[in-house]
This record gives sequence, structure tokens and C-alpha cells, in this order.
Amino acid sequence: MEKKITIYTLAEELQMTPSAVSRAFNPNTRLDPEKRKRILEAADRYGFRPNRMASRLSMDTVQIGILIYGGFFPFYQKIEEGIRAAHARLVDYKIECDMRILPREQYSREDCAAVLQDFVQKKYGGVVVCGLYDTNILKIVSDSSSKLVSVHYPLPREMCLFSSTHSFTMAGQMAADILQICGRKRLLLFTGDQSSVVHSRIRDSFLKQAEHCSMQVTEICDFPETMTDWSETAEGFIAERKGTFDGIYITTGRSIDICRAVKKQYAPGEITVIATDIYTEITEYIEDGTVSACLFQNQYAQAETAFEVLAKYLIKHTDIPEDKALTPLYITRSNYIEYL
Amino acid sequence: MEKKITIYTLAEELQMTPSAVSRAFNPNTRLDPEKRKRILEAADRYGFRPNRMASRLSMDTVQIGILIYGGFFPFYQKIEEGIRAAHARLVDYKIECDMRILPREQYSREDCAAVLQDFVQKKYGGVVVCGLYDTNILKIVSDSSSKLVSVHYPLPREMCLFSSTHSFTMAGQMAADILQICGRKRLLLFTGDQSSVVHSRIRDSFLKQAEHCSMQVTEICDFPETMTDWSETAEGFIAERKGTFDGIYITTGRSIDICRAVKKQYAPGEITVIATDIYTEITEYIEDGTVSACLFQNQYAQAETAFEVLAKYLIKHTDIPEDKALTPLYITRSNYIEYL
DNA sequence: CTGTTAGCGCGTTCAC
DNA sequence: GTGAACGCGCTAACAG
Repeated sequence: MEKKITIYTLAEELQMTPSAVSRAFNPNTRLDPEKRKRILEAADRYGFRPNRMASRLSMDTVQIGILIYGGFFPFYQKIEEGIRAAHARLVDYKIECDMRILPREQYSREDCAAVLQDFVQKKYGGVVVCGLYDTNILKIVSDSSSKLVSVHYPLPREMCLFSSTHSFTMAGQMAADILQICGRKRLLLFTGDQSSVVHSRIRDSFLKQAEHCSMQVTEICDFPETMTDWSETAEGFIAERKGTFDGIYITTGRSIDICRAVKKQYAPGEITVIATDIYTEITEYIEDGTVSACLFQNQYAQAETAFEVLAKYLIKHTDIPEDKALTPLYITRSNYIEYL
Repeated sequence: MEKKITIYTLAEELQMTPSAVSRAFNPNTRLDPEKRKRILEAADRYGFRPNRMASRLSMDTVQIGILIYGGFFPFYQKIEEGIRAAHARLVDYKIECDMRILPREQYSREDCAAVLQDFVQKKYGGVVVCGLYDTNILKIVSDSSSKLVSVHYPLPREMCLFSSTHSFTMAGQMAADILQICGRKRLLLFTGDQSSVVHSRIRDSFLKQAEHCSMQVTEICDFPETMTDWSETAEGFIAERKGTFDGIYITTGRSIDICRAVKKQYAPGEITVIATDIYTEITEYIEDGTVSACLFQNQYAQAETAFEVLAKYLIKHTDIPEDKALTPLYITRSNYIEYL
């Protein structure tokens, strides 16, 4: 039965005081470099690491503000759940979270700005935002001492501590992979606003992997976001091109209109459709075979990662974090239920 | 600025003592039921929960023993990593782990028994086993006061606290899904020992989902585990049946011999092969298109889950856990690198 | 059944 | 630059 080793026992061993040992592990404290070195070496030999719980116990609570500016309910609900899960795991480290969910129907961007002002003024250690891309507003946070983290959408590094998104290049590649596995050769790409980083990165990796797999992307189609109902347009678009393609990849979240159009004109399995994300409305098309598979961004995991990494950074368990790019998941008829 | 609420402030509020409040949250302690009720109610009103860190701080360290009886290195390496990751997240709760890895080439089952004896005799709170299925040996643990948890292979509930495996039924269904998406109709199933729960459950769900998707499983083939090299047998087997099938699902981990046989006789994409798990040797066949996709069991996550859930149970953060059945992941050329 | 008190392992004042 | 002492929030041991 080896004796339990703490800063006290270590100090005794080294003929130093507990506070010296304590300080050795905190780079911001003043301590004779020579002493520090000896202590860290000894700690290493004993395999000793300070208990972060006991340490947090005597330190201040860390506050993190969450702003979700939500458009699509199932989407931001996942975000919320992910944050709550991460918070629950970390709450014992004295980490508090102040979650504000503003549905877009009811709140303006000015309301968002007010929330961020509030966070900053309360001197929260960190702020997580999702669904708000206006850099003028986000500056409220990035110009303050609060650390900014973006979920779902990548922000430039100089504005934020890091972003937690899915991997866009991986998504494009994986879509191409599966279309090739299905033996498809001539593909259509339905995408969102191509000027956005997100969609252009997905497009590029999709095109590249398609070529690598000897497939042709015959056309790229981005309907304007402002159009409220794509159904008719999509229907005409697809009808005109019937026979010139055998696979479709839809990167936009608004896939339903396109699915409907496909279903009208094709039997299940006649062409292969790969969509993005899962939500109640799309499961119908997965079930009936209109959509063969979805690439799921896992917003839950993105939010969870964002909160966890930010919190650990704030309590100094990690250095400055990298951007996080989560690998999306393939979803088919059998497993969508796990992620809905 | 609301005052921070602790067992002391709560006690004051209720005209009771801190220890009464403390006891109220531990069901095993003696306390006037009436008092307990009042305290719990008040706590609920204030949204107060005892800080589990501070609580653990004054309690004994929990010891967990890990026994990995390993056959295939990449496999048990993942298990080890998963355990270590979970342990790292929980170490602050004063949870220690004693990991013993016994490669099968060097150690007998008697050696395993000795390790388990050691764990039990040291009164470890819990024991995680992987790769050892002999119930006579496992009884050493399940008859003791240490809680037994099985990773990768399901043990009967009366023997263990819970098992952490992948979902067998999900695996079978997902394999069928993807074969259908690829437009396949007549399938071969290569499986392991069908008398084992694992393989029979996968088989059953595969057959069921295949039928649901209007596909035929023309033959089920389980080569004896004792055979050291399946290559020739597999080659003959496949040659004889050429033209009678267009898809293969391999549930056994030893897929390489079958892949080799397929590669010799088919061009990439001529038939669709779905394999199980990923490891260095199989990536070659994924790259060249012999294998279209793998269903990955994620041993890392299984081990991580096992350790985490067991630890949280032992420190009373959770009630008696359910068996864990993780959804396997689809792997293709682009994303295998993430899980290797 | 209940109250008191001494730690659990560490960071942080504040004197020195 | 360095050490002593207090406190973080809670439980255990003991005395009542």
C-alpha cells in the first residue's frame, strides 16, 4: 500500500513547502526556476499530477454564456442538448452556464447584440454562439476579454478562440464515396450559397473525390436562399435533365423540396440521392427509399465539443484549442433513429 | 448577485445542521424521514445539488481493475485507449485503474484467473474484462463483492453489472441497408460461430432486414474458427457460386482471407462487399474497391463507455446501469482514417 | 437518530 | 521570492 501522494508529501520529500509545489504547476506564478524544475521532475518520477477538483474547489466559478439564434427548431434543440450534456459533465468543476435561446421568428439581431453585451458586461469567461454570423455583432465579444467560440459555422481564428463544426471536406468526400459504391457515374449537386465558405468547401471536396472515383458531376445547382418553396423549380429542373444523371448530392439543409421532386419522377432506387442531416420530415423519404443515405452533421456533438473544450481551456486544463472539425456520420434507414 | 448556496447555507435556512443536509442526499444514511423530505424539498426549490467533487474529496479512492485478454493487437490497443481516455476524465473523482493486458500468445487462462483473484482480493470496487468468456473463471469476480463489467461480448445480466458491446441487431440491419442501396439482390453471409449469441443475433437481423428490403440471402457460410487460413477454402467457395450472388456481408473479424479471394475473382464494384471493423490490413481492400464499406464496432467507445458507466455507478452518480449497445458506424474510403 | 469537528487536496492571500 | 494559514464544499468519525 503506497502512501497517497499529494503536494504535502511531495514537499516533504523535497524539503520544500506545499505552496512551492503548488506553484510549480502554475506557470503564471513566481518561483525559482531551479526549484520548479526539481519539483516537476520529482512529480514526474512519482507520476503525480495535482488533483484538478481540489484545485478548482478553492477557485472562482467560471461563467460561460450561450447564445443560440435559432431558425429551425430540431436543429437548435440538438445544440441545446449538447451544451447541457457537456455542462452536466463539468458542473463539478464550478462551471456555470447561462443559456439564451432566441428563436428567429421572435427576436431580432439587435436582441442578440443585447444578450452579448450582457454576457460581456458580466465578464463571463467565455461565450458560445450558434446561428449568428454577423461579425459586427460578434465583435462585441471578440473585442472583450471573454473568449468567443462558434458552433456549426466556422469563424476566422482572429475573431474567436476556435470553431466547432463538422468537417466540410469530409462531408463532400463521403458523399462521393457512397455514390460510387452505388455504382453511380453522373451526378448532380444541389448546394446552398456557394459564396459561403461552408458550401464552397463541401463542393470542392465533392468534385475532387468524384473525379478521383471516375464520376462526373454534370451540374451544380444552387437555388437562391430567398426562394420560399423550391418544389416547382426543383421539379422542372430535374425533369429537364432526366436521363442525364443517376445520382444526387444535396448539401443544403432544405432538402425536402428536392426529395419531393425526385419522388414524383423516379421509382425508389432508380437514382441514388444523398441528403444532409436528419429530421422528422426527411425520415419519410429515407423510409420509402427516395433518399438512400444522409450525411449527418451531429449538431449535438458539435455543441458538446464546443462547450467542453472551451470550459477546459478556461480552467486551464488545455492550451489554446484547435478548430474542431467533426467527421459526419452516414445514416440509413436502420440507424437514423439513433440520431433523431 | 445571489449568495452561493451550500449545505451550510441550506442548513441555516432550515434551522438544521450541515450534516443533516449532507445526509439527506445519501440514501444509505440514517435520518428522520420527515427531515430528509423537508431538506430535499428545499434543495429542489433552490435548485441545489451537492458538489460531487467536494464530496468525493473526502471519500475513499475507488479502484477499478481492467483485464484485457488480447488476441489481436490493434483490437485490444483500442480497448486500452478507450479505458485510458475514460479514466483521464474521471481521475479527479479519485478513481484509480489497474490495467493488466495479457496477450494470448504469452498467457494462459490460468494467468487470467490469477489476475482476477488479485483484483478481488484487493477488494477493487469494479472489474472490467475483455476477451475472456469463460464463465467459470469470471465467477471469481461475479461471486465477489466487486462489480463485473464485460466489454465487446455480452455476458448474462446475472453474472455482471452490465455489458458494453456494439448493437448486433443494428449491425445486421445496417449491412442489409447498404447492400440494398447498392442495388444488390442476392447475398452471401460469411459469419463466425453461429452458436454464439453475437453471430446469431447479427445473422438474424441481417436476414430479417434483407427480406424487408426484398433481397435474398442465398447462403450462410461459417468456416470453422480452428482453420488457420481460409484463403483457399474461400476461393473455392466463391468460385463455385460465381454468378449466383452480387453482394457479401462478412461479420467475422477475420475478413482478409475472404477479401483476397474476392479480389482475385472480381473487378472492383462488380459485387458489393461489406466487412466488419477496420484495421491496417483491410484498408488496402477499401482503397482498391474490393470492400465497399465496413461496419465499425468502435471498440474504443465500447471500452470508454464501460469504464465511465462503471465508475459513475461506483461513486453513486448513477443507478444500476442498463446494458450498453453502441450503434456501429459506416466506414468508407474517406473516413476510415478517423477511426483507425 | 443527531450535532461537532477534523480532514479531503489544493490555491491563494498575506506577511516575511 | 517564499512560507503559514485559511477556505473551497462536503463526508466521516465520534460523541451525544
